Amino acid sequence: MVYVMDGRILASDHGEDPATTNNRMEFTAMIHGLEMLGPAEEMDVYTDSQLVVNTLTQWAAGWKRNGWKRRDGEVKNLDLVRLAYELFLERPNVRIRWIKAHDGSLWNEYADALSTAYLRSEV
Amino acid sequence: MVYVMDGRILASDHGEDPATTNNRMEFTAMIHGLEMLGPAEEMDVYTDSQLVVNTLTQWAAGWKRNGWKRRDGEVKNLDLVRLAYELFLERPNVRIRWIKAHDGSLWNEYADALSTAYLRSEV
RNA sequence: CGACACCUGAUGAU
DNA sequence: ATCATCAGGTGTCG
Repeated sequence: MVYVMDGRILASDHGEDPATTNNRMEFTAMIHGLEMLGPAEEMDVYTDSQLVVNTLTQWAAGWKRNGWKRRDGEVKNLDLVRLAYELFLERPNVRIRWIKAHDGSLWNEYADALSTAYLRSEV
Repeated sequence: MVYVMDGRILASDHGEDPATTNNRMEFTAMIHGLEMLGPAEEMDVYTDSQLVVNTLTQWAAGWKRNGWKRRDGEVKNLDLVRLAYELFLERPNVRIRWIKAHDGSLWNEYADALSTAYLRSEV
């Protein structure tokens, strides 16, 4: 996860935690990112997890309407999903964006590419 | 690749071919090695490619059963994989063994270590 | 069926 | 130190 505001990289989560699942990690990173922000802040938040992007921008609305149930069973990681969605709703100026996963060793160039992408899309 | 029989090194492929991928090279070397052998010959064949070892001793059986498909798409280098596997099946007394890659400059000592290892494991 | 990510292991090249 | 080429497994959704 990378936090971008005004074209600058604010912070990035790049930690590794073998004690939890990858998807819980992605949601947790997103939650931390959203929590850093005030409710009116304008911010792009990039994640490489399609699961997180789709959950927040498409699926969560339907799940909430439905009593937090999926078509085929229950929603996994529901605690994190609900929390992330709440935080997301409270911050209407946040844009969640997906970006292809970086290669760990090229982190600097990756971050650079991100802020460039940000500037391009915002100008 | 190194061919060992009765504790003696018979031959070794140590060529380099930049026009093909490393993995195709490993398979090709293995095929050449198997082709030198009769169907009943007892032989150790060492390769430094874990890909080749696993393919022949574990994965190919499942792929064949499955119509030569992997879980996620198709099998790469399928031509070489199938050929090598056929040759391997026809030679039940061949043992495919993995050995850590040699340092090119230590080839003699490497071959020596191999035949020593062979003698040890066979006595 | 499709997509994305994460983990592990191995080799090759400069 | 960084590039590419290979595999198997798990977490998740439509």
